[in-house]
Amino acid sequence: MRGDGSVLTKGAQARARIISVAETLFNKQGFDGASMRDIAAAAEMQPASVYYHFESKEELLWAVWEKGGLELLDRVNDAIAGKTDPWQRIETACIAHTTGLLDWRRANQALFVMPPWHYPESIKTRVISLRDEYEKIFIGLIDDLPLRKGIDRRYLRLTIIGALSWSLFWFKKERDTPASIAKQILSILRGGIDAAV
Amino acid sequence: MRGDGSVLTKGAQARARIISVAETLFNKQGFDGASMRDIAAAAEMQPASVYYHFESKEELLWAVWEKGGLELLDRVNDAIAGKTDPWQRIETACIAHTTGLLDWRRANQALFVMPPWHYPESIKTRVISLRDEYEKIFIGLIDDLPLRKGIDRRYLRLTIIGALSWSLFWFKKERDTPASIAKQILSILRGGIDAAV
DNA sequence: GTAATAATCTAACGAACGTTCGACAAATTA
DNA sequence: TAATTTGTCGAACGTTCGTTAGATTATTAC
Repeated sequence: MRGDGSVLTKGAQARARIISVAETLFNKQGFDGASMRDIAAAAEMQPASVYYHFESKEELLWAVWEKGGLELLDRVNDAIAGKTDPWQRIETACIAHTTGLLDWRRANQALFVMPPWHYPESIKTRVISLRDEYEKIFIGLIDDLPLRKGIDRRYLRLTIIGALSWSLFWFKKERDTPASIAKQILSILRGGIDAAV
Repeated sequence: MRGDGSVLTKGAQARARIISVAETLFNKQGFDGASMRDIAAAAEMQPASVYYHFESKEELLWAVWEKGGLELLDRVNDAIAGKTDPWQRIETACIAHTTGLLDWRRANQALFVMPPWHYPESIKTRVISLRDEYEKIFIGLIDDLPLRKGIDRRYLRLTIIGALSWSLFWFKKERDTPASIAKQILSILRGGIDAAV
């Protein structure tokens, strides 16, 4: 705690503000579409000042990515913290995942979810390791599920995460809610779809 | 047919060559990352010559998109043409879809699948209408399936396409094949996963 | 109060970008 | 063969980009 009552230094505040506006602009206009000048203007400073806090545009991208990833990680972990029933745990996690993507921090949608195909190796590895850590949650949750014989747990995980995350591309807030999407998808998966089975 | 035995005019050949190299470069480096100079060099011509065939970079993008979309459309339609059993039809279509994305025209992966969030309205509407036409195939196939009571066919379609398409982000050709991915995912969905159901 | 450090500023550099212009060559048509 | 269209070219225009250098102001430490 500082003398004026604030908890962050001026520098840390500026850093957070830059990450926040960059988050918004990267998502709205894409990484290439959002210039450092745009970001600086939105953060109400000069372009050069941004470089006092981040040494390059790519490092700023990573900061945005990391913030979004850790937030989603926390969100899902918090959601399942109290539950014990395996099916309830996975449903809660799915709802948190979908809500986090669709509602909560819209800015991180494309960034956290999309693979950084066109970005430099240094960032790619960091993003992938963050994603891996995130997927570990689901690996654990799915391990605890009592499944039909013959179900490949890896395919199941990829199916769940894929189906949920794909909602990024068709979600319309007038029609669906993140929670209902997660519930419906999980229910389809859980019970199967074939009338004859 | 022309005098020299070729079936295309010189212009049409050049156009096709440009689309082909642009397809590759857009996918490898992204739309912004691939410059008109890169594309022209790969097509073995001067940048200015590209503008004789396409009036802008965005129109070239659309041409790439359209080619990939129509090819995938044809691929899926051809695959289901002979089949009559509803489950066999959807499985065949899923395999064709996944194979088309993962194997066949790698260049169109991100382009056809990803929403053109950051692209101008004129292109966005054309891409969306192409995607809609493609999804109509799956709407028809799913309408014909004998499903358990209470299954929402729209959610089911989005789940199937989402789970399959998400494989773009984790597919490793050393480990999976497009056909096995499609089969496994469909089998999970068909029978359900809960041991108790 | 004074020195040191942290943060922001103005100004600009060099490179890359999409695109255009006008001349020139190749192919087609009459 | 002459006229016309089709396709390609070299050269450049104007703009925007990420980034940097150096001066200047605010904040902190002694």
